[in-house]
Amino acid sequence: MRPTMRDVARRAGVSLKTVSRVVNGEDGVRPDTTAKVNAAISALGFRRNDIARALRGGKRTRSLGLVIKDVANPFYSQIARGVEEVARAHDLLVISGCSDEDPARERHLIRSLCERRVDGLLVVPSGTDHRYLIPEISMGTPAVFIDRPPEEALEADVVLIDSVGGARTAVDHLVRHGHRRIACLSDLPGIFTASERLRGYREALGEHGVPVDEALVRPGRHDVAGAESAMAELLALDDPPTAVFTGNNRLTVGALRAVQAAGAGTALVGFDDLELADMLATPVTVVAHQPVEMGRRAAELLCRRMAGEELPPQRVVLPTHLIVRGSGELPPP
Amino acid sequence: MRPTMRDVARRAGVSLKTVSRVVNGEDGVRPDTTAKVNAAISALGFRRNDIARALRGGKRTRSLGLVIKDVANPFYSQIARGVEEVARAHDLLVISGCSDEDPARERHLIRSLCERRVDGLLVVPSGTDHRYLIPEISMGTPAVFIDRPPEEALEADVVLIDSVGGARTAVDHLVRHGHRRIACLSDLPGIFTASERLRGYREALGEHGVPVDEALVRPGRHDVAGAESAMAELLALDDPPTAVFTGNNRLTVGALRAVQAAGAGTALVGFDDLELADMLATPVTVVAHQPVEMGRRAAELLCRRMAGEELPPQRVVLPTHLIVRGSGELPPP
DNA sequence: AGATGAGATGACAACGTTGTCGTCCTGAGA
DNA sequence: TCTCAGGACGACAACGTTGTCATCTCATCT
Repeated sequence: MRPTMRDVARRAGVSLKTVSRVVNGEDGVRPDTTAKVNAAISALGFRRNDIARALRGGKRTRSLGLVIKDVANPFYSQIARGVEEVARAHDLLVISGCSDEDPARERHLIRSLCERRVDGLLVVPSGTDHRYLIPEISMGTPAVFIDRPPEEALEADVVLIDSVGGARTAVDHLVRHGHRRIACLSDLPGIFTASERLRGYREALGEHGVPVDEALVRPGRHDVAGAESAMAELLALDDPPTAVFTGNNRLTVGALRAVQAAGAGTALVGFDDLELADMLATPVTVVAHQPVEMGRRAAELLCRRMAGEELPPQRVVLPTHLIVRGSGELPPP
Repeated sequence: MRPTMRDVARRAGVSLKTVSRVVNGEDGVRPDTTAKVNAAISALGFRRNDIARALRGGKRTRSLGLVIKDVANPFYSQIARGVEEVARAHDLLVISGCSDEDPARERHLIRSLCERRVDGLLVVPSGTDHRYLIPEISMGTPAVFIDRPPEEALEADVVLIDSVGGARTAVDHLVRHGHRRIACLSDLPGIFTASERLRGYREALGEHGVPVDEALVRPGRHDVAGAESAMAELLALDDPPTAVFTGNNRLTVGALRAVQAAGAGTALVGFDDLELADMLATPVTVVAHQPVEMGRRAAELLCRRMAGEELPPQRVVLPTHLIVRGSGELPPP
């Protein structure tokens, strides 16, 4: 159905190779020949077959693979946006997929991407063991990890957010506003950022000499509904928390819903900024960061690797900043 | 660097073709041979080269192209999510790119996708002329349009939202709550959904015998900042509107900001739902719809086309529904 | 006129895989 | 023992492109 260079050549009355030269803008073709070839190309609607091109060239497919958790989550879609910007600048295409935090799905995706010979991989890793990537990397498909590091054994670049620092800032802020009973909602403990933020929470409390009440720590919540019910339970305690730190945007939304439903005046600081956070009845204080920039930085690192640059594995940690809006400054009752 | 089937064959002491058989699970290979080949495969870390496979097979690359406006916008990222779900079910990979509403960028993207021989295209079209897609479609790369139809001349499937109906519902709702001076913020007039929603606005006013005050109609706003300043201008009029209909999620956010900044009690109904819309000081009444479902339906249509099904061009129009939350029910002063 | 060289063009192989077809071997049946 | 069928496996071509090298055509110079 689709014409090949051979068809174009036949129609233009030249050889296959001459068509190739014209298509690739090589010189050494007479203007009139070029014109004949171009006429044939547009008459037939020829499009160079990049599949064959990549095969013959033996090397670059000019594409990179991106594995995130869920593109519908603004955090990840912003990462994707940053990646896309850099890809565009380098004339690369992005093949992306969602792991939904399922290691098997992630592995299947990465396998498919490698089979398609993407030039590089950007991964927000889900499982705990990514050693299966070692052969891929050593065989020339570089990988950069985003938001979570791989295992020690795996030498690869990684771009992170300062989760511990951000969490400490959040909890410190709440303590300074007079809170002692501060709850923490966090994601599944297997997720690096979740455990790091929980660690930051504990560290900040420790620094202020506030004992951690384990009844107020609710890990393992990974969606809005889970966070909402956990927060509702916390508010129903005999001695409920006066403040809460939420470990990501999903959990913040869930907690906000529960607090509002209970009509409670619980103080809240959330990790990740939210659109409209400043417009709620009580504007939401958050630990903000730069997800788009994280995608950009990761993609740029990857491009350098793809260009063959040899560096020791890089570890980029992007800063967070507290945005004070109101919910984090509510006093204890 | 990466081993080929030939390398595996050499190592296993069999022929290339036998490796191919094992890799593809064909029968007619003795168990002990299969074992030898599999051993060689894992020893070498062999991954079948899908580039070569697609070239040789001559047909399917098992990938589809997705062109949206901006993956960081929740509306489009939800569409992408729906597409990804269907792609996953069909074992397809998604190559996506953002046009940023730039026809040249869109065309470049689509050209690249066709050169990579994606099996099908999903496009939220940006420009006005998509006839350049006709040869691609007729040469076997089916296309399905999302959110906006292509020109008349282009026979292709399209999945839309009932923009006119949704806008009419919104404006009708405002009129029924006593408003007569109802403003409208809408996107660039060249965008199908923008003009459709503006049309719905005019129709609804007309039905109620309310004359359209062109001073209250502000088209051509395409981001939060533009909407915010337009809304601020409207509020500064001698005879400001008592209500506003906003044509998409960006414009709703901008208008909300301006209304809140001015401390105005302007009623508002927005097209597109927003996360946290129910939790604002004045919860936001919206015309909601199903972007994820739109992505799914489009991808499913595309898969049917890719499977070779011949149907007349389909036009799917997904319904909207009004979610009453408060901002749309504010009375005029 | 013949040699020379530059510029234009073409023939051919190769990238890694799979479809087609041919060959070889084994065991069953005559 | 010979034939034959069928299973197991291999040789070869082809997919569409590009790198390498060869060839061909003139215009120029001696």
